[in-house]
Amino acid sequence: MTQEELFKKLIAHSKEYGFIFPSSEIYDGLSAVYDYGQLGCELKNNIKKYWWDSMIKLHGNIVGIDAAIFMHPKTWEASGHLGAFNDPLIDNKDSKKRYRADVLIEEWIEKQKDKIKKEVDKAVKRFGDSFDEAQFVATNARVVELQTKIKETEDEMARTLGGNDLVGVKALIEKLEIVCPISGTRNWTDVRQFNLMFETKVGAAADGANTIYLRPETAQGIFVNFLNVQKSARMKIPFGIAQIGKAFRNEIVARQFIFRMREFEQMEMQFFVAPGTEMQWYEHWKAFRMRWHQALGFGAQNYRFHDHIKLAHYANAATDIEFDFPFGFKEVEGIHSRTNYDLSRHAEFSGKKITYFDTDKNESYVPYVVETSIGVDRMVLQVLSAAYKEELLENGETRTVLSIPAPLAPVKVAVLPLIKKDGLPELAQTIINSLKFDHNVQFDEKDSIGKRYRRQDAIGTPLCVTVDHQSLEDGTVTIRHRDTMAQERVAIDQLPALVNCIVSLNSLFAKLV
RNA sequence: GCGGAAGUAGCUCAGUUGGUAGAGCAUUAGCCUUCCAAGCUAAUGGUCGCGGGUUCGAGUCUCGUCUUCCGCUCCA
Repeated sequence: MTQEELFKKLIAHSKEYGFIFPSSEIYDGLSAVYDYGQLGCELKNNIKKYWWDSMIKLHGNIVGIDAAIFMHPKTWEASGHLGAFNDPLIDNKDSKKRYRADVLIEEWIEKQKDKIKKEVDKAVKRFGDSFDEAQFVATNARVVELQTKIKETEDEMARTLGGNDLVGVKALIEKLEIVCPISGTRNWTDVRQFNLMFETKVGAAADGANTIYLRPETAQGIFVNFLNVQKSARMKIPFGIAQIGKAFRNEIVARQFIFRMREFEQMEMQFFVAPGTEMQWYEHWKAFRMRWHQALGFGAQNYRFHDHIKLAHYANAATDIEFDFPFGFKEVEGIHSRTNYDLSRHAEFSGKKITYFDTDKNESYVPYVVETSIGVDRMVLQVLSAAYKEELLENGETRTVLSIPAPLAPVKVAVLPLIKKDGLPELAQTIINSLKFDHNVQFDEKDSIGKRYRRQDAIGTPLCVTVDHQSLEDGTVTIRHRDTMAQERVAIDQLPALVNCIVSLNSLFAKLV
């Protein structure tokens, strides 16, 4: 089976068993948007808990927040997200060249102004010799006509661009008969805005509603709260602020299942450090984050660092942790040394002082930031791709099994009466009652026992507890392990401790400290 | 954005020169009782992606459109 076939099967499996559905599927779906089903949601929650607790519980100097998705629009001016990405673009279909629509119109206006200048120059030159009233009137009329056209165009440009009326912008370009400087044709595409931020309006339209944005990253919610958290929690540098939340990017090309979605979830931690110490913390978090991934046991060979050579404007070091997905090594997480860029910019744009007084150094400074930022959805995909297997059994049959690490598995235990009479279902229910406060437990009495095992394998349940007639006599059950299919007989009253030992996140945390 | 392919039941698919939409699995209800899936009986489930057109009649022919997948391009 090729990697491509495996990926297709994984997508089908995810849908069939209730992990991930295409969004709004009854309306033919919405491109690059997906919903998490009953099992996907559990898996995702478990991943988030693994991450959150590994940050908050294991580190005395990291606290978590949950900032709003809506933020003051100035946030995005300060962060640099508004600006270069905000231009209306238009392509010429013949030359295949892309232009800024507003620049094309402005160039046209400049040309008209040149025409006026030429007319006037010509008139001045001519009337210096002999004044002709008829020619003067004609020249004047041409100039006034051009000026009127310029004024109309400027008004129309301001109206369409200001109101984000892209159809209007294109209509204007067509009306002005602007041609491509290279191909010389007027074969234009529609005007498109390649802004990665989604816009919406706050307030009633009649009152002059303001444009606000769905955040394209969660980080800014932490930066703008830096002083709130530092002061209210009495945090001393170095310290971190963690957050899990949705972010939104209007990607032009969004593909590969849940790898690149327009709405996605990030887990990120901004670690604030003294200037000059950022590189050592950068190395520290690189190592810690890699340990976090590898603790899941998918194999070290499936991970690698990809150090950035070309850095973003705010960073002085950056690396990605890449995982070997069915479609190749791709970024799951980024670790960036963001310098003091963000806090400085917010200080500048807000006019507030954002500094930290370091009592050890006895000086005040703008902290440097080391960021770890991981995509929850990519993490879900990592777990599913690593876990999905089709095994050939000794009897020649194949079984589909999701070897999800037990602490992340959506369902921890299935309790199965061997047959559905003689009081076996009732005993199974008693066992479920002893486990359900702590774990997600399923009951299943339909079909043969082998079939029920396979059903649980397909959704990644690590443990099956089977109740048989012997259970009624001596109070023992068999416990069957997903990956090895091995069975052992244990006392019912030992089950809670045994299950807890296998499915607890603690086994993962132990590898991190 | 360009090119290619696909879309029929929850899933995998069949559907003849255009003539009343099928199978297996799944699901549900019984029966049976067996520690590694497909025992018996019955039931449920489809405006054939959507919208026009041709035709007495369209899953089938035709045009458009949407969605998904693959490749290229673009973006980071």
